[in-house]
Amino acid sequence: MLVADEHATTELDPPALAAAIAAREHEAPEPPRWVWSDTARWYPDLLAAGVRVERCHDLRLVDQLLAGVDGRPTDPRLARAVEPTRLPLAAPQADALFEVEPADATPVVPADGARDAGQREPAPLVDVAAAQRADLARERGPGLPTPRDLALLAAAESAGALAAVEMHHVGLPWSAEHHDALLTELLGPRPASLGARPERLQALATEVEHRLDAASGTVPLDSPPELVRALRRAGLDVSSSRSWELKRLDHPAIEPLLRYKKLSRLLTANGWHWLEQNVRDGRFRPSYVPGGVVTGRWGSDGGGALQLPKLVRSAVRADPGWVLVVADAAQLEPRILAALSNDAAMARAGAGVDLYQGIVDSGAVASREHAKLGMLGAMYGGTTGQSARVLPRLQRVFPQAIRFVEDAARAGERGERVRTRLGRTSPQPSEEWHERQLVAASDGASEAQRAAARSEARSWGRFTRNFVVQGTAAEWALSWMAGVRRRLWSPSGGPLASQPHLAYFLHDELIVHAPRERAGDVELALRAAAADAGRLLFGDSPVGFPITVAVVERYSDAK
DNA sequence: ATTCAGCGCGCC
DNA sequence: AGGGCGCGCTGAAT
Repeated sequence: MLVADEHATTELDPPALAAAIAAREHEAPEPPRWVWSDTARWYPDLLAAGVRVERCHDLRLVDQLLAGVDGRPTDPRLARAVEPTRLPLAAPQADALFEVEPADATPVVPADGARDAGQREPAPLVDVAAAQRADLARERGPGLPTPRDLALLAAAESAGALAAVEMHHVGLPWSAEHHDALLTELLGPRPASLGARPERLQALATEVEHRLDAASGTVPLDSPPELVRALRRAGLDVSSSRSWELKRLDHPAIEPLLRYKKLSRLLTANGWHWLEQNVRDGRFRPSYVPGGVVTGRWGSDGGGALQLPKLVRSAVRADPGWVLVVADAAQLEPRILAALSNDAAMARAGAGVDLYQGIVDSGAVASREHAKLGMLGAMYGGTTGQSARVLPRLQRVFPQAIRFVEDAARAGERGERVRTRLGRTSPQPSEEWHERQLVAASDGASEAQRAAARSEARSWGRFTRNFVVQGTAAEWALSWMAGVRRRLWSPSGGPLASQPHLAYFLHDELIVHAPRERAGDVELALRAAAADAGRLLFGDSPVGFPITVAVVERYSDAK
């Protein structure tokens, strides 16, 4: 293992680090768990050097996690701003979940060529690692996360970080040629001059102007506030230019306007410019940010990896002789809710592959659409429309599940924190939030203050309501992905890109890029890992987590 | 000239 | 007015 702190003069260049890690990566019975400050900082160079790491412990991600659990600030020693340029720490730990005290507790094991560095005073990050180990092992008491669950979450989070770097490294196969053809078909040829409208878009703009009896070039289609004013001048009663609001209007200009907005969106978000910026050598390399969202979901950083419109997915094409194995967890969030709440009736409704259809068959609601709307409303805190109308029926049939989300909402409204299955903890509402709640509850509060505070409390309640479900779904997805990743990799299979590998992740969906003859293995791996994830989170709960799997050449051909 | 909030919409 | 995001654009603020 290798240590260099800010005083050390020995610098491990990426090749030396890669060699040191590669030498120990295939140890039996289990490969080491490398401990380092930041997977995103160190792993790309290793992959570039051809070294694939099986397991790691990401100090920054776990610190972020534990800080949330214990309501303390994150460790400043792990702030990105102070990231040393030299290797901070890479300690192999043999214990699977990082909570077992190793025989040799000192995490300093000099590797060849790094003895000088290793024998120095331990770097601060070694202390961070030791503190984290103790933190993970701490019994927090009833109702609080257990060492087992937090260790599992730390491992899943870290595995996700590895997968994220690997997916960026390998990339999603993307045909720029087909993307361009798609754009040309929908928008017209790419304009020669920057900023000019493609001809199909211009034709729609002209049509809108014509139908509004406006002069050419006078309707500002790309500026929402001005567009609203223009529409109002034309006698249309609109308060915004949102599509769903425009859809309600009966006016000949609306149809081309909506088509314009749709295509304009395609052009600006995923048009030629995006293609040039984000697709190289037949690959789109998603930039994921593990732990980037409070709920534990991943975020993305440039490229919009988590917002790929369905419209452009036909450009995602497997290499010749290869396929995309596209897997999707079926109705993940309601299933998560059923398992979290131990709702036996909902578990029965989910016995088949389609939980929403199961709800219909239970007699709770009349249609699959109602079941879906109602469940989404229950998990998001919807209070109006169709979803609110269906809710009472769901409540009668699935009282335990509905009570679970209601409890989470009430806790949030009181300013309490809530937790996911593995212990990720929601943030505390701001000081100001608490302050306004207190003021509103006092005698001198105005009616307006009370109403505002009530609304704010409800809003936070909707957040905590959703947090438990979305956050636990994220945990399931991480566990799933980690299991798939572990099953796919073979040390004898050559470089990552030459064997079946994860290529894309989207909250409850995975794409594996694989040689066609391996598609069967991959499907088995995906299904086995999904079953494992359910057991890891919920033990012997009757709730299943079926996935749909499609073996396709184009992403758009899945489901 | 640059930064920022709000809008609108893409994904789950 | 239902939760979580990212991103490009606009127009106002700096």
